[in-house]
Parts: sequence; C-alpha cells; structure tokens
Amino acid sequence: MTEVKAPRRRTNTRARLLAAAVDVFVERGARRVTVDDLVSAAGYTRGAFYSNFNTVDEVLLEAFKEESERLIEAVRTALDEHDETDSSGSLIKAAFDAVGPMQDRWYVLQSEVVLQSLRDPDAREISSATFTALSEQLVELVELALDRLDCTSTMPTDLLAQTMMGVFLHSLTMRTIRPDDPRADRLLDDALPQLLDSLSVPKASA
Amino acid sequence: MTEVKAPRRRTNTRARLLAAAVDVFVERGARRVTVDDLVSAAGYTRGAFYSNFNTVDEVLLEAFKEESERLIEAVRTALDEHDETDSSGSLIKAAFDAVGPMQDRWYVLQSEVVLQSLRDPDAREISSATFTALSEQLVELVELALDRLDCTSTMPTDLLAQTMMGVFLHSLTMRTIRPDDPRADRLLDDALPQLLDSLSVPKASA
DNA sequence: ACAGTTCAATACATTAACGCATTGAATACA
DNA sequence: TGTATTCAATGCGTTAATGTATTGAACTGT
Repeated sequence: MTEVKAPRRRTNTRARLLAAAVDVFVERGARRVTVDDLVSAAGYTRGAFYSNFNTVDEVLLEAFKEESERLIEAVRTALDEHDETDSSGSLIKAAFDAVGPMQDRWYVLQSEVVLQSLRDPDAREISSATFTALSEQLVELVELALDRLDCTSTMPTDLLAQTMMGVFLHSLTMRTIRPDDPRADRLLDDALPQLLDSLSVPKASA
Repeated sequence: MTEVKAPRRRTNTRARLLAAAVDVFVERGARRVTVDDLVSAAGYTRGAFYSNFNTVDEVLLEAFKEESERLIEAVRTALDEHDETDSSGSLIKAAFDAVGPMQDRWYVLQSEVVLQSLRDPDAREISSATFTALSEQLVELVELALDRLDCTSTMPTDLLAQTMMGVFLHSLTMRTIRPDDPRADRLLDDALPQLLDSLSVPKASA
C-alpha cells in the first residue's frame, strides 16, 4: 500500500499557511481576510489553499487553536519554572510576562473566534475548550500563589479563576482601544494581585 | 433660502436603517454583513443606504454608539431609581437586571467595534468613549454600594470599576460561548458582589 | 530508472457585492 | 397651484472573490 506514511509537502504547506495566517488575521482583522491574502502572505497560490483547507473560517479556527496551545504551554512553563522566592504578586507578574508578546496576537484571534462562536458550533467548541484550559492554568497559578501565602480562597477557585480571566482579558481590551492608557497595565500589575490577596484568608492550619 | 431646515424623509430612514442594522449585525455577526442585508432588513433598497451612509462600517459604528447610549442610560436610570433598602449585592444585581436583554446585543456590537478599533481611529474613539462612560457609571454604582456598606475601597475606584467591568464582560463572553454554563451567571451574582465586599474596608468615620 | 501518487500552480467560470448615475415620487415653500 | 428640492428606487457596469477542473512537477517505493 502506497499509503498514509507522511504527506510529503502537505505538512509544511499547512504549517506555513497557518503561521502566515495568524499574522494576516491580526493585521487585517479577520474580517476582510481573503484566500488570496492568506496564500500570498505565505508565498503560495490559491491552489495550495484549496488542497489544504476548505474555508477561511476553518483556517481561523485552526490558527487560533494552535496559538492558544502555544499560549497555554507558555503559561504552564512559567508555572513550572517559577522561582521559589517570588511573592504571589511577582509570581503573577512573571506568569503574564512569560506570555508576553503573544498576548496581543492571541487576543485578536480570540475575539474573532468568540464572535464566530455565536453561530458556528465548531468555533464554540474551540473557544470553549481554550477558555477552559486557560482557566485551569489560572487555577493552578492561583493555588500556587495562595499556597505560598498560606491562604485559602474565600471563593470557589474556578470562579476565582474566571474572575481573574475577566480582568486579564479586559486589560487586553483596554490595550487595544487605548494603547497609551496606563490603566491597562495597572489592571494586571496592581489590581490582579490585590484581588488575589483580598479574596483569600489565612489558612486555618490544624 | 430653501435650506437646511430639516431633511424630510432622511431622518426616519436613517433611524430605521440603524435600528434594523443592530439586529442584522447581531444575527449575522458583523462579519459578512452587506449593504443588501442592511437595507432589506429595514425594508429599503440600496439607494436608501447610499443616500444616508457611505460604508457598512460607518453604520456599525453609528449603531454601536446609539446602542451604547441606550445601555448607559439604562444603567443610569437604574442607579437613580435604586431602592434604599437594597443591600450592595442586590443593588448590583438590580443594575445588571435593568440592563437585562440589552446585554447580549450590546456585547456583540462591542466586540466587533473593539476589533475595528485595531485599525480604525474613528472606531477606537467611539469604543474608548463608551468604555469610559460605562466605567464612570460603574464607579458611581460602586461608590453607592460602598457608601451603603459604610466602607471605602482599598483600591482606586477607577481601577475597581475597570476590574468589575472586566468581570462583567467576561461573563458575557462565557454566555456567548457556553450559554448553559452556570458560571456565567455566578460570575455576576456571586463573584461580583463578593469582589466588591472584599476590596473594601469599614469606613474609619471620624 | 520507472511507475504511481501527491499536491501546488494555473486558468476559468460563476457569483456576489459594490457604487454610481439616472429617474421619479413626495415634500416644502412661495 | 406651481416650482424647486430632497431622497429613495432602479438599473447597470465593474470589481473582487470564490470554487473547481486541469496540468505539471516533485516525491515515494520498487
């Protein structure tokens, strides 16, 4: 059987198309992205596209999924490599710094996908899964920080994670519409750690 | 001078077009909304559109602006008519209930406009102004609630308002991608009031 | 080397959406 | 009532984007 070993050129093409797609979606805003935009950004022609994908939306979802996995992985790595001497505040800061420049790109894709989720069940599933995974990371982050403070949360941790997620996302929103407003950063640097402190109480150990 | 008195049919047409536009944008997702979609939803033809607007984006911005004003006005009204006997928690709940069914429609438009803000300065200005206005309402809401609890915030109130805004928006996001997940509501009903309580301390009155 | 297969390039037909230029009806004003 | 004006309806040409069918080149295994 001349068979499913490994597609020879397809893999690279898909990857290159997807990599370029992220940039295109971010730059042009997923609205108004055409097949031509995608392939010419990646150095291909329309043929390459249609032998790898069916629709532009499909590419958006795939690109977002991969970008999300990268993001989640980055957070996870930051968690695993955390410095024991960090305070809870700087731990959080370190986690967000690790995400660093991915934030904005991811945010744009995320926004687009959420909008698609209104009508497309596939999109809903992907965005839902991504949020779940990110929230789980946040829960770990929070629990790690609380543990270090010898505290417990006064709120179910999943709810706390969602709360922090909301603040995080809103910070990204503010950065989008007002790149110079310092409150976007203050939200991450000040509000988020304080929030964590305030929603926890000293652990009643034994 | 037969002059600029009052355009005779234009005003109504514009209004009808805008009103219908909100629905169209929400239903179809502002992506993929065409001129034909807009006019046929309002019961007009292409001609009506081009004698009132130039581009679809223009309509989106205008529609969002008006919807935002309605939303802000609703929150303001809820604040003014607050029942004195309400606790801080139910005050917040009442405020959000007043916004009620507008939430979801507004959220969709808002998301689209934020995305446009990445490239279009006009859009940025509108979304920025809307967020500012909403935050101001939130500040008032928060201060009202704190006052009633005889507390002061442990965080600058503008930052607190942004924080709550983030949680609010994230709740809407969750409702979008997971309409059945109860956490969306718990975020509003539980997390938000508790957040407010935790970020405040008894007022050291005299 | 050869035969078979995979996949991107190309060309083409089709559709969709745009925007303008013209037209005619309704309105304001005198 | 008559005249001028405003604005939506209509029709048309143009552009842009789609999706498919065909072609040819690069790779695989024997």
